[in-house]
Amino acid sequence: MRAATNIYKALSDANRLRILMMLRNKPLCVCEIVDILELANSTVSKHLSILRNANLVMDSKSGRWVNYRISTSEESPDIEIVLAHLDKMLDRDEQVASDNKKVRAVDRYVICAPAGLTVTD
Amino acid sequence: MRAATNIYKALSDANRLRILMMLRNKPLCVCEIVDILELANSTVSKHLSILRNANLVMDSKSGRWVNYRISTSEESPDIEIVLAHLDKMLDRDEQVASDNKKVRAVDRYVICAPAGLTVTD
DNA sequence: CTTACATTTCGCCATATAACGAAATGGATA
DNA sequence: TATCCATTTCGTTATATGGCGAAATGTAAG
Repeated sequence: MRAATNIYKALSDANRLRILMMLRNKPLCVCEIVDILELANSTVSKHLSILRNANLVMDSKSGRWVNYRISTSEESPDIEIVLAHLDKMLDRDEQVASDNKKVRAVDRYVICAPAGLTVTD
Repeated sequence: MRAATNIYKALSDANRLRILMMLRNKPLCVCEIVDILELANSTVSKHLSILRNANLVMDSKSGRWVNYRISTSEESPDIEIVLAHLDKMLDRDEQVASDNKKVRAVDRYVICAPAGLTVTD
């Protein structure tokens, strides 16, 4: 019962749904999500930890960045049905469409290292 | 987006999931649900209004009672996928099993009219 | 080893939520 | 009409949640 409510609690916030839909495009680091949601990075980090706790996303370090991605079906027995439902409900959502557009254009080197440092990935 | 979070908010409480699973057996009136959940009737009424608001359950008056039932697929475009997910997650949930047993045994005439009034339904 | 920087953790505040009991509502009975 | 009773609404309280900025953490670069 706890596992079930955990998943639904994770899904019961608009910003977390936006993050999930964004991650459907491709893995993103925290600063890219911050840039699109326009929230404090501490807030985004908290949202991501809630999604991770519900097993809906996974994270992996890559240099200074932490990349987040949607869990695979092996990692989460719930992910497929959840994504199917989200797709159905948010099919024509303008916010999601707008976010997707930004996700495609986002460049972490521009956003996260504005000083123009040479960063070896 | 609002509609989506509304549904997930409705599903993010253990007592509301218990109500949904109980209603899978048969329609129930508020006092029957109160009897099984052991919560104040004002609390149960609130939970039911949240589920109704998310279009997951429907209510209909029958004399003094208000019967609640799971929405049909025509009434709720989300109900089937939600129930499928709930079934999968709560398949072996002991709380749900115990609730189901009580639902089968519950008798509103015993619970809601303890004075033994003759009530024409 | 010091600096830079993405991310997380911590402490705080405002709002939302779940619970209760009491009062209000509305249909059925006497 | 007056009463009964299932349900809902209201007011209150305690806890949970989402937001922020500042401090802590960890890794890469100088």
